[in-house]
Amino acid sequence: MDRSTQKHYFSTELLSWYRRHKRDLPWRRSRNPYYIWVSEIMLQQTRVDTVIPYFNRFIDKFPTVQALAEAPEDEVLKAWEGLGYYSRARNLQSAVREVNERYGGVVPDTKDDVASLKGVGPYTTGAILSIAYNKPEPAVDGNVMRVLSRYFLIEDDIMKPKTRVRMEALAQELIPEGAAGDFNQALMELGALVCTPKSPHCLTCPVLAHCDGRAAGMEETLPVKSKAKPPRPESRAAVLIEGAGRQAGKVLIRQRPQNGLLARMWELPHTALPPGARTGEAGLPTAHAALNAHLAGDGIGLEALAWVMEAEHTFSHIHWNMDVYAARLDASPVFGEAGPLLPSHYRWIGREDMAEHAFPNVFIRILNAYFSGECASS
DNA sequence: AACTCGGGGCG
DNA sequence: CGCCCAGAGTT
Repeated sequence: MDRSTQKHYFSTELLSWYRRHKRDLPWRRSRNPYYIWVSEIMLQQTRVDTVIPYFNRFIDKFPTVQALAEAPEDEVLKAWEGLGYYSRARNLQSAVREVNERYGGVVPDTKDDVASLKGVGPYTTGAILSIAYNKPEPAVDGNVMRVLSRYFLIEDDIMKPKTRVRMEALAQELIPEGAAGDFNQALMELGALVCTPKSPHCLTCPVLAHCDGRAAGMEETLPVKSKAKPPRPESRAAVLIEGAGRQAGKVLIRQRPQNGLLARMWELPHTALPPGARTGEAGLPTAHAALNAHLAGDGIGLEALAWVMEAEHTFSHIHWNMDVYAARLDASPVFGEAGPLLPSHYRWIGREDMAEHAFPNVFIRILNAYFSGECASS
């Protein structure tokens, strides 16, 4: 079959299918560019079902560009808690503030202006322009590359940037006149519901008839994707520092630095252990030494440790294997009237104070276990 | 081009 | 438990 006929068939059938089968999603109930923008940032590397409750809460809390621009950063980060890739939240608010000042709160509608916004790359630029403004720009994510690589039997490695550029050219050609928003969403909807990564549902696919990948029996092996490096393992020791006196029942947490891993999130104090260090009770002396060395710079020393639990956490590039201990402060800190004088990024909290601090999931798990008494401690 | 940045769902 | 992600920024 002629390639241009194959393309035209794909565009018209897919668009028609989408208009009959599209899901009712919160950000599809209007064409509010701010809603589209927020949803697209949340959807980066994140599933629809995960995003929905976050999106609803976020829009409820920050209903407009102006509201988000004027919100305290802490509240934005707390609203993002558990979603991951927290720089998305910081970049979003930074870009929203720019839109509020430079464009009077109106999300811009030109490629250069949208693409220059922090946290908005090639995919999100195309998504905003097409979905919010119906401009004929491609929005190519991993989902779209999977669909196109199968239908057109493209064997380029989708991990290579060059492949995304080729896919963008193809995706733009395919956009039907005046239907950019619906077509781009149709492409992603097909990838999410039918042309799935594993065991695609070809028998219900609206474009099965001219799918080259399926015809070649390659629907399971496409797209070609080079393997990512496995995450490097890290042994770490974390400590629940238990308050005494007026801090009784509370534990000590601290806020992470402005940049880097889990930027500005709150956490239990923890530090890396030598590779291959012993774990659990057996690792207690090593952990005690490592934690005291790590905390000495902040004027904190620990009395004897008690082992509490293990906790694991996997990032894309690091795997934390964490031993959690409990301890009390020794007498080394300088005592002020309110107790030990601690650096300003430390804070004593009880269970009820967790609501005011944004934690990575691994620390939420530990703190919940601790405060609910599910784990033994001193 | 390689590395940095979370977390959950699924077969 | 390995693999999959509705990517973008930095170096």
